[in-house]
Amino acid sequence: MLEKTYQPAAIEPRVRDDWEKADAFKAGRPDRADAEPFSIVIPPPNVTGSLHMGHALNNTLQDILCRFERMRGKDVLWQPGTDHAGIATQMVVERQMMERKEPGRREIGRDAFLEKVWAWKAESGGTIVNQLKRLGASCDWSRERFTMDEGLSKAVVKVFVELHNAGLIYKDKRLVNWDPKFQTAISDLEVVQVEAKGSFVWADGDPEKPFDAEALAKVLKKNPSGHMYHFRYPLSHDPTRFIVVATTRPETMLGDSGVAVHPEDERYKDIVGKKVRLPLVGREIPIVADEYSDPEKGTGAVKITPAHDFNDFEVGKRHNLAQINVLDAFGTIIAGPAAKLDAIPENLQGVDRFEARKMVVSEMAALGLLAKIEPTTHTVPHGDRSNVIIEPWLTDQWYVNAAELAKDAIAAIEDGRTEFVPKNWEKTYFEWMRNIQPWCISRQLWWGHQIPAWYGPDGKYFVAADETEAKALAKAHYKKDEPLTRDEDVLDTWFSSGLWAFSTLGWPEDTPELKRFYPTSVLVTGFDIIFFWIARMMMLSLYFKKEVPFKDIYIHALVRDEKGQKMSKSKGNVIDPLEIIDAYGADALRFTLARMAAQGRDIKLAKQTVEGNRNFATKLWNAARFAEMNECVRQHNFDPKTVKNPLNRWIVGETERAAANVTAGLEAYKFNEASGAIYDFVWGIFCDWYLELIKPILAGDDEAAMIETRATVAWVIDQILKLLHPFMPFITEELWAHMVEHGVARQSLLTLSSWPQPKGLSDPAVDEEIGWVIELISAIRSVRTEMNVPAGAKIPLIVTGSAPATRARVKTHEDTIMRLARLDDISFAAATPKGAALIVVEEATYALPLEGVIDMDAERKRLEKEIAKAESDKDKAESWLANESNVAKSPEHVVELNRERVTEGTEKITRLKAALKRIEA
RNA sequence: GGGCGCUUAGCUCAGCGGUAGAGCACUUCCUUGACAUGGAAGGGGUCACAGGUUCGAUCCCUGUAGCGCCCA
Repeated sequence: MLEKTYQPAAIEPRVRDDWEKADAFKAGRPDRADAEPFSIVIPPPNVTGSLHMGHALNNTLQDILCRFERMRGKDVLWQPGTDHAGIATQMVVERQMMERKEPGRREIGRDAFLEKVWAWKAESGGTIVNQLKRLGASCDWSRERFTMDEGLSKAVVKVFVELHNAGLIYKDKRLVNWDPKFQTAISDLEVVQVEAKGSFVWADGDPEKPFDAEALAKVLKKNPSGHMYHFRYPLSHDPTRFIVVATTRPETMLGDSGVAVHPEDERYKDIVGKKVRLPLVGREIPIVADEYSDPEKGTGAVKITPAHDFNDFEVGKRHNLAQINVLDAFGTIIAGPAAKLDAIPENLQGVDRFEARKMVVSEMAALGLLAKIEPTTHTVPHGDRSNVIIEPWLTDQWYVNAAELAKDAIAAIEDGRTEFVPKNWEKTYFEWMRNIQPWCISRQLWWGHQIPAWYGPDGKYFVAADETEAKALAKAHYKKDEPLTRDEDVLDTWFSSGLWAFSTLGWPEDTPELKRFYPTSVLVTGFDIIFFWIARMMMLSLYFKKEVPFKDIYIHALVRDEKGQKMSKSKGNVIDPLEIIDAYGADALRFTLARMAAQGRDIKLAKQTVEGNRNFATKLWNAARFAEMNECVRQHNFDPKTVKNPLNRWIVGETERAAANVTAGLEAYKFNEASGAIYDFVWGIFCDWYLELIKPILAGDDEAAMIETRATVAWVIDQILKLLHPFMPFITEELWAHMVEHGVARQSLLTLSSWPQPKGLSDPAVDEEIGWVIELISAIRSVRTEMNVPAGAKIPLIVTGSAPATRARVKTHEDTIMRLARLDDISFAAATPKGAALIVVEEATYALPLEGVIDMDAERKRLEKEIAKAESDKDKAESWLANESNVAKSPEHVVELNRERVTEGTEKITRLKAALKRIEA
């Protein structure tokens, strides 16, 4: 016997254990050798990560698809794994070392440090995998991969070498986003723009208000950004004349190598080609004409610092301006010989960038060259992990020619080899792909795939699969053995995750898995990694496999809190999926996410909603309990097509309709429709009506009907468990096992059973018949409440004006109607009795004699209201029909519908009016 | 500035050419033998606004307003 309430915490581990023991999720099961393959690669969570709501949604949707297709008989591979997350992991381990007061990574050296990272991974790297298991993810865990695995690393090296040899990977000196905290380059996508707005106002010229360096320092201590500083640069040929430039980063002026004005700007026409003398530094720099400077903005003149600004870099290139680097890797002003060469004032050398900012401003003010300071709103780039201000910095890095690889990746979406669902995301993809920049793939980290490039004594590099090959190349070049040193840098983590769709399947080996499961069926992910990951997988897969990595890309929403705010630790509005699982069960969480996963809208999640879906699980649990109490057990030869009783015939048809809706929803990635269909069926049809309608049969003495009904209930519950399994795997698997404790044994676990197939079970005549039963019961219940009949009171029903068919129906369903409408008798009469409440359903009138009880005034009002409603409906249909063009141009079924509304409405009004008349008589 | 999306019952959201739906909340009643994590019956919406297309628009088109996200 089932417990009275459903206890997810008690059953989930047990069910998970059953799946594991049966190897249920293993791809390539021998019994499915001839089955169609279905494959998904998991978006690899960061190995340092733990499950958040985004993962919960992402993996729930993948799991729904995998379980659905597995039950449809396919050979399913859901490929799991994690990525090594260069910066994040290195950060975690370094923090741990610091907490343990161990020597830092630079002190212990690269090899010792990497050993520590691997040790950390062995101990803590499995966290998220275990959390995914708690969610119920049906991955083939035996195939779990890690981007730093030997095989995947081999793939990385091969890709690097081949792309290099094809000229698609090269070394270049460009500006990168430099993270001074981690001392590495990061990608554009790892930079977040944070708005800064200052508050300090000052202008030269008011003797009452001298420049107050301390006040500025106080403001800048809170936020170093947010101000526009206007500097006067004296012209070389006439030091009494100045050109005023504005900047938000004063300290970069040390690296200025030009001033740009717009070529059309009349104010500056005479000085283009002349020079200014850079204050503090003394360097002479040219004034150039370039359209980059906006005459409308500020003074129309801009200082150009090619080594410290992306726009300036381009301007500098056009005018051949010097690239003067004034910062080191830590974001401090350079010192030593290089500083001397660039004439950096001594007092600024070695000073932190923000300290230097204040000093430069003060010194310019002291020289009378500071025109004004005004607060401004501008965005400042921050590292998404370090959270420090990023510096555009000039370095040597490795790049991928992404523009070239993007060509086919764009074409593959254009020609539909891969399709986005919903389709509009392809616009975002195209937008980025068509403007793609060279992809900087080197990172100044230790944790990651070390770049397979070796340098000779003269700095020439050799790219090869390993050191032996590199040595051979070097020997061929130098004509003798030369010592080589390997490039210290590692590759961007996304470089290896870009290979994920095929490297996890064994590439570069030509494995059976690769043949069978590539290209994968669908990628399920959030829009936030379209650029990071999807684009890169498309490019690299197409180049190396000559085939798209996946046929569909399903882009799902973001999970937000109940107010629509993005969940974040700093806001403190994070809902932890594991807490939700503890409180309501994994099934409730999954079902909630699925029901809210409508295409194109974010999910606002509230605990209350999860609670509602937990209640749904309880509802199902209790329906099963009811079945068990009534000995509704699975019958061997049960055929839903042969059931006789109208209620049973009706429910098998309804079941099939629900199955069709769930199937159609899942096939179209409409998770909300699929889950909504099964929810409505289970609660709204099966529990609310069918189980109630059959109670008289189960309690009655018609043995044959009882046997058939019990078997039908068992069959419908089996169908429900199947249809619900992809969404709520635990409770359904548990009930699947439990429901046969007294019946015919199962052939397999539910998760490996077969998906319901249509058999043509629905019958419009029986649907109409049961529809009538439901309508009649509902109508009687309504009147009872409105007439304040006590819920427990049983009253008689008298039927008048009924057609023979209706009388037959009343007889057939007498017990049911009496029970659900709480009647003690049903009789037929020629005329309705006095003092009764009257109900009109189709051609017949049903009287509830309530003499003495009934409030005639209330009854009159009730009938009048009903008449008014019926008349308004009829009038609408009539006036619609009166319009000739409506009738002429509308489809036949719409015209017919309105005609029916008129005839049925007319009849109903006649009967209701007759009822009213009786009361008044 | 460019792009994408949203605006439907008090709240959260479905629907998307043929007389508006769900869950939650609310009101009234019910511990009847699956379930009070429940049952029954209700109240509540000029589907943001303005034009247009159409026999017919919450749904399609255009514009306006407000909100959100992404990219510069």
